Amino acid sequence: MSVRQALLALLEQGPMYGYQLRAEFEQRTGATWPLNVGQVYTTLARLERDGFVEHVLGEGPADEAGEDRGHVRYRITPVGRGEVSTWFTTPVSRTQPPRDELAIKLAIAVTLPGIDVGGLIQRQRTATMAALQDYTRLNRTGRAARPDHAEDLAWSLVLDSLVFGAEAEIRWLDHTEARLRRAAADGRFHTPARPTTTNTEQEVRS
Amino acid sequence: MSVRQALLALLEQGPMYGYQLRAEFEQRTGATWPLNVGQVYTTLARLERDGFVEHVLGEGPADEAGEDRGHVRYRITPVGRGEVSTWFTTPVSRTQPPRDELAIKLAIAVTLPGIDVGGLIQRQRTATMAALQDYTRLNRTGRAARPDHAEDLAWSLVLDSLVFGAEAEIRWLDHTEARLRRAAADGRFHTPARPTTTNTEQEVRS
DNA sequence: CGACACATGTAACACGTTACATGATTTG
DNA sequence: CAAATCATGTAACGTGTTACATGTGTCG
Repeated sequence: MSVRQALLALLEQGPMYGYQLRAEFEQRTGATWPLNVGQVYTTLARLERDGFVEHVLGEGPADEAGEDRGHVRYRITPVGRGEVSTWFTTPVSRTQPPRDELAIKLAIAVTLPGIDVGGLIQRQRTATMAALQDYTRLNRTGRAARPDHAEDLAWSLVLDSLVFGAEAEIRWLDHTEARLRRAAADGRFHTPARPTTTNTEQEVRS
Repeated sequence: MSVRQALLALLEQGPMYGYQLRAEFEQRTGATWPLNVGQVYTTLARLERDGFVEHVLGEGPADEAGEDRGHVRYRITPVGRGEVSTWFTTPVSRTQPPRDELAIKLAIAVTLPGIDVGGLIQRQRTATMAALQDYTRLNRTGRAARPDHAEDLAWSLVLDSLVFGAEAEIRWLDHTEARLRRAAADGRFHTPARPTTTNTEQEVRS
């Protein structure tokens, strides 16, 4: 739903056409989340289907416009404005966060026999630290470095968000590694968990 | 792709049927990411379509099984094993992370006029801190508190991941708030928080 | 017996994503 | 002029998700 809401919110600036929308989106979010042009159009079609936007062809007076000759602009409707308003008013639900692939992967890895969890963590940490360095360099050298326009500030904030997220991930990996070492030192979880009988019976095989 | 890969990986423990798979998944990931049973079957059908699993009806000897009479079990294929292996070997790409709805929302909010960014941040922080407290309480009182089984350890690790993520989010919100205040104090951009905008022309000073 | 959980699916739809077709405009 | 970019879409597919149909077993 992110792209959908984002494009709709951008239309509060005024009617825009497809390529404009993609440019506006990428100015704010940077190269991290590239947006295929085709997706802009499919999303606009769905927004129109739901009554949040309407398209306006060319222009009437033909002299006032000057900027968007022949372009198909999309304009937000009052219903769409309400949707945007609730989007900005309602906090992102942390009660049911999006599935974290890394957390799932590790959670399953520690319950399967024969998985090199240590290596997994190590590889992941290397990859995440590399990404972190990329973010830091971008934040130091790019247009986000010293934002003069609001769009650059936005891009810089997104970069910060990625940095904070990557740092948290690394901390979690370290923390997990330590916990696993302690558990191994305690001699726990050595027995490979054979398929355990879900919720009915407990069967121990060796 | 998370659910798909996770279910496939779980089948390395041995052939299982639908409900079992859901139970195994939820034992490891807890109540955070509930899994609709229907999705298990759709996912299994797609895994079979791609040659990663095959279903086995009932059982041959009819005496060895005992556990799964009449159940439709799914067994991972060699191809599926390869898929799981690469999943565990390849780190999760941080080069193109999943879209962060909160980051996108804030990035757009700071570029639109008339958005109460301060309130947005405040509401989000409240919501995230509430979720954080829930996680902490779960980690202190639930089965994840002192894990004896590997599944409980997994669930505890997932909880840690959520905690680390929520903490990072709060830090980012504070950081963002501070940056916006500084920018507003410098008279840059349009004033975000207060609607008392009496400023005329702003000069950019760094 | 009736309610409820178990168990297996199917149908339909959501958004995200890419590949492709098509034309207009710009530019080297 | 040729190539590239702009611009607008459409078609097709992916996973995720839910609602529903259907039947079996179990338990108060």
